[in-house]
Amino acid sequence: MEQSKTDPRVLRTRKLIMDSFMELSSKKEFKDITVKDITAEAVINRATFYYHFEDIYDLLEKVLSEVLLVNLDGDYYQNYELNEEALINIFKAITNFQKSLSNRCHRGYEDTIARIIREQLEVIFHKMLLKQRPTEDVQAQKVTAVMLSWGIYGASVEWRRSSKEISPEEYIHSAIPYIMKGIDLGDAD
Amino acid sequence: MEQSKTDPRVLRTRKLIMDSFMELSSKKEFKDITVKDITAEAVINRATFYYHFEDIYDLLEKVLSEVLLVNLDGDYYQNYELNEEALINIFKAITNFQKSLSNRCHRGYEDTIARIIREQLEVIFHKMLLKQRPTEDVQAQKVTAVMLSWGIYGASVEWRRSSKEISPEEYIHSAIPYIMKGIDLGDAD
DNA sequence: GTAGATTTGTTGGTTATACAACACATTTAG
DNA sequence: CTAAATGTGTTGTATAACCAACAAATCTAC
Repeated sequence: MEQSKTDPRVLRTRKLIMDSFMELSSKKEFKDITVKDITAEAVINRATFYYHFEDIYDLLEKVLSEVLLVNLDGDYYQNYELNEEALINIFKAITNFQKSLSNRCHRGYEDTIARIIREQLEVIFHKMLLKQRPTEDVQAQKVTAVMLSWGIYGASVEWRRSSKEISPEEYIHSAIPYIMKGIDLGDAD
Repeated sequence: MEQSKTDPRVLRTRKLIMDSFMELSSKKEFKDITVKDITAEAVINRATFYYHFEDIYDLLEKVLSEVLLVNLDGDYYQNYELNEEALINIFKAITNFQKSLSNRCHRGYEDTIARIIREQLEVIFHKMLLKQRPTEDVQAQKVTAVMLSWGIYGASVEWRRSSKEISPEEYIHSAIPYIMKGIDLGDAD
């Protein structure tokens, strides 16, 4: 699963850059952060930044992906069944993630963030489905994963828009029967 | 004073190694720490260790020197007069330093540690004397610095051996008149 | 608008670190 | 005691990171 050995220099430098970016994100908005700021904070050469990232938007994507993965990874994501509990946990992770983002100001990049979340969800759902139903057509699983990722993400958006009087757990709970029924109709094994 | 620009890679790597060594020192005795342990903890290549340090004893020296300098530097060390207050502060710094060492087990290396402390003290005293009496013969100042470093260090040893019923300040205070008088006899300006 | 300053990507040459392999020394086990 | 295992210090080669310099784009001020 993990690429067995990456040069430790690469790991160190990436971590330095990402940590510095997150540090700066807690002080300024994304639009006010320059590559120079980041490399100065990290005390690395600016050329080294471009060795690892296309540009600052690429960095944003990778940082967000990683933070989201950390939010999810601790709970399941690998070797877990796509059941009610998993769906609730994933939904909670997303709402938590978005809450942590609202502190760091990324105004104007909601679309990017939304796309990243959906892409990550899609990967996770697809892996879980693969494990759960190894026999099924892969294309069907991909489409299912896409729809689940959009659906779960959309639900999190609506929950944020709502009065938030009900907890994320309760919110998603009411929808789960429909999701599971849909999943179960496929070919429960 | 400071070498204006050192390669940031060097600074990072040295810090990694030194921090890892201090971390390990809080868990094991010095004699049980190998170069491999350190480089594994720091996640650097073992060859890189030897690029920066002769061997593990060289590392010990440099770490101790740096820790001691940090203990001292905050207070004076530069641009300060070698007066009663300075002597008391230096003495306190040494006793503090040795107290912090007794937690990390360096049994069997007391001689090395003692030498390092005396060497650092000698440098500091010499600098202070140079600033205080720019006209005086350099050789005389060097000898004075040597004697002061041995004297102050010896006093700290005796204080540790004592019942420690009196504070470091009090202990050194009683000796200061003799030290200062000796200094003053030279050529007070 | 324009000029100056800052930021962005990119490049070529240099240096530090990674890595694997080695001979040798020291420790550990039987 | 011997043999295996572990640690030490060194070397050659590959690569990541540094640095300075550059043209082009973008931002600022006037």
